[in-house]
Amino acid sequence: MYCEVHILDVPYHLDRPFDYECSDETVRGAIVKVPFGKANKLRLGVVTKLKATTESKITKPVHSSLDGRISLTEQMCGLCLFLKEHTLCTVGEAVRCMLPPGALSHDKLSVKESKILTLELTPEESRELLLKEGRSGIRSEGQREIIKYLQGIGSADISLVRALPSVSSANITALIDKGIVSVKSSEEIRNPYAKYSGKRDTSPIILSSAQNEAYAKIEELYESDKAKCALLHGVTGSGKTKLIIKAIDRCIDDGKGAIMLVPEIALTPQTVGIFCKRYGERVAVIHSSLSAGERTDAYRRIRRGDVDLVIGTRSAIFAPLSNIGLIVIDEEHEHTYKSESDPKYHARDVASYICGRTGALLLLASATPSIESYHKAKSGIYTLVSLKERYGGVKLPDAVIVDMREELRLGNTSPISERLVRSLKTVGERDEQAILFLNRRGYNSQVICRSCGDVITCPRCSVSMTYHTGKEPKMLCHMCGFATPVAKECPSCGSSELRFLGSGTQKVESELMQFLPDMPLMRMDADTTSGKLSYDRMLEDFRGGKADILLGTQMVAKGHDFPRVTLVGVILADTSLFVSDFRASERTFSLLTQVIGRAGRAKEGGLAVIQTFSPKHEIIRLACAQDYEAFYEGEIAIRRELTYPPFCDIVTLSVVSERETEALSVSAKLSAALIEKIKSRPDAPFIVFGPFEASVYKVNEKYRMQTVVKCRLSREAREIFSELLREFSALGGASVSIDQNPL
DNA sequence: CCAGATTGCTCG
DNA sequence: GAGCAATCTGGG
Repeated sequence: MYCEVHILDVPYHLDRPFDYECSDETVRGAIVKVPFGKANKLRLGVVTKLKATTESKITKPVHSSLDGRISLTEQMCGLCLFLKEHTLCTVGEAVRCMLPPGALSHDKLSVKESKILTLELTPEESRELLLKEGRSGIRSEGQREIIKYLQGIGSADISLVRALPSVSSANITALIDKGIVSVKSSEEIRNPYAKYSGKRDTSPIILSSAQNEAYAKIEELYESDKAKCALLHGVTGSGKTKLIIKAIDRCIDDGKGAIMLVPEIALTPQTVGIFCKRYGERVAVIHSSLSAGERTDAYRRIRRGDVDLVIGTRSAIFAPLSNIGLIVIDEEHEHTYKSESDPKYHARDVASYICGRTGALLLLASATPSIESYHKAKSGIYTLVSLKERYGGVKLPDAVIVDMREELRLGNTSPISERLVRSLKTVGERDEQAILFLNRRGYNSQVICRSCGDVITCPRCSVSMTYHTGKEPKMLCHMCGFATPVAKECPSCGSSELRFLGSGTQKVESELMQFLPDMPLMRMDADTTSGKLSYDRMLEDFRGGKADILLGTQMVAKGHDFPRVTLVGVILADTSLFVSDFRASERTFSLLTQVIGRAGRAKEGGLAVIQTFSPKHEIIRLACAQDYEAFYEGEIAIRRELTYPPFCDIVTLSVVSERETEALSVSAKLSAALIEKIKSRPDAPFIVFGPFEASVYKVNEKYRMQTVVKCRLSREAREIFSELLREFSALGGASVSIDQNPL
C-alpha cells in the first residue's frame, strides 16, 4: 500500500503530496510521522490519499501514525484541500486551524505520548501566597519557563510543557510539590459555560406577523434539499435573534447540529447566556480568550457528539460537528469574518462550501448587509428575507447632524458641540443614559512641529505617534505598540513649538468632565479593557447604572441592549469616511447605522447626535435616516461604474522585507512575473496596479510593498497566483503573500 | 589558494 | 525549512 502525504510546516512550494509506503490500516486523514529530507528527520504529515501503486522511483515507509490521538475526518480532509485551493495556504496551515491548538506541536515528536495530562496554573492570588509563605522561591530557569508559558494560556498538555526549552520533568515535579501547578487528567472535560445551563429556558418563541412571515420563508428553505442561503435583513430592533433561535430550535428538533458565528465583540456572557439557558449542556462556545485546554475540551465534546450547537467566532466554522443542518452568521457584514493570516479565508465562503456539501441552510443576518451579500440576494443567488419594522412599535431615534465647522466659526474648539452638551444634560436630568462613540483612542492623534511642519512618527513604523495621558504620559504607536516619553522638542529641527492635534477618547473624556462634572463617565477602549473580563465587566457596570455616559471606540457600537440609553453621540462621523479604500462608505454607513440604532431601544423615541465636518455628506445623511436600501442602490452603482467587488475580485500581492531595497526589487520582480503569466492567457481580464508602497509602508522595521490586481478569481486565475507563490516562496529573504478579496 | 559566506537545489 | 554541494568573495 502507498499513501500521499502532505508534510506539515513546509513552505508553499513544498506543499505537494509525497508518496510513502504504508500498512493497509492507514486511513485518509490520519496524522503520521514520516522520514523526510536527506537526513530523514521525522516530520508530521497528513495522509490525503491512499493508493495501491506509485510512480515514485523511491519511497520511504511511514514511521508511525498518531491515530486515535488525533486525525482528520473525511469532511475535514475535504475542507483542508478546499482551503488550500481557495486561499492559497498550505495543507499544514489548513490542518492547524481544523484541530485544537497544541494538538500538533511538532515537539511532540521527541516526547513519549503517554497519558494525556494537563498542567494547570494555580490562580494568581493563592500562588503569591504560597511563595510568600516562605517556601522556596522559583529559582530554576526551567521552573520560570513553565510559569511564563502557563501564564499566557492557563493550562496546557503536559507533553507540551515538557518540550519547552530548558524544562525537565524534575522542574514539573518541583512545581507540583510547591503547589504552583496541578495536574489534571484531561478526560475530565471542562465546560466554562456550564454554569449558565442551570434553569432551562424552554419558552416558546412568539413572533409578530411580520416575523412569522419571514420565519416561514426561512423554514421553507431549510426544508428543501438543494444548497441554499438566506440573507436575513432586519433593521436594528426588528427581532432577528428570535428568528435565529427559532431556526436553531427547528434544526435541533430534527436531530441535526447548528453552528452560529458571531463577531468577537458580540460574544458577551449576555448573548451566550441566552443560548446556554435554552440548549443546556449541548452548547459549546469557542472564542479567542479560551485557554488551550478549554479549546481542546470544547473540540472533544463536539467531536464526540455531545454538542448540538456551536457558538463562536470565525474559527468556530471549523468545529467538527457532524450532521450539520444550519449555519448562522450573525452581523454578516463584519470584517472579523475574514482572516488576515494564513489561511486567509472568509468564514462566509467556508460556510457556503460546507452547506453546499451537506445541504445545510446558510443563514446570514445583518441590519446592514455587506454590498456583496445584498447583491447576491438581489440577483436571486441568495433568498432575501426582510424585516422592515422595529419590533413592538419602537420608533427609530431622531437624528440631529451637527456641523462642526459652524462650531469652530462660533469659537468652540472643543471636540464636543454645544448641542451635544445640552442633550447630555437632559439625559442626566431625566436619569437616563448616553453612549458616545469615537473611533480614535489616546489623547491627541498627532504631534506636529509648528516650526518645520514635521509630524512625530514611530521610529519603527511609518505612522504618527499618539499622545496618551495617564500615570505616565507617553507617545504611543498604535501599530507596533512602541512607546516613548512625551517629546519636548521636535526630533528633526529641535524647535519647542510643538502642537497637539486631533482628539481621541482621552481628550473627549477630560473635556466632558469639565463640562459635566456631575455626570459619571466610563471610558471603554483598548487601553481600559486589557484583561479578558474587563470588557464584560464594564458593560455590566454601565447597564447597572454605575455611569451615565459610556464613551468608547468601536466596542460600544455593537449589539448590546441598554434599555436606559436614550442618547447616542458620534463625536466625529468623518473619521472613516475619507480613507482611500473603496469600502470606506460601506464601513461608515454600517457603523453609524449601528451606533444610531443603539438609541431608542426604550419606549420613548431616542436621540442621535452626529457631529461631522461634512454635514451634507450623502452617507451620513442616509445613515441618519437608517435607509439601507438607498445606500445600497447608490453604492452598487459606484461599484459597477468603477468595477469594484462584487463586479470583480481584488487580489493583493504583498512583499515584506527588513531590507528596503529587497522589498522594492522583489515586488518589482513579482509584478513582472505576474504580467508575464497573464500575457499567455488573454481570455482572462487582469488589471495590475503597482507595485507601490503599502498604505502603512513600514511596520516594526519591515518594509511593505503591494501590488493590487483586479480580476475574476476563476480556477485558472487562482492557478496563476499559486504558481507565483510557488516560485517566490522558494526564494529566501523577502516574504511574499497573497490575499484574495482582503478587507 | 584557502576559508568562510552565499546561493541553489532537492526533498517521496 | 533543513541539509548539502557548488559557487563566490576577499585576504594572504
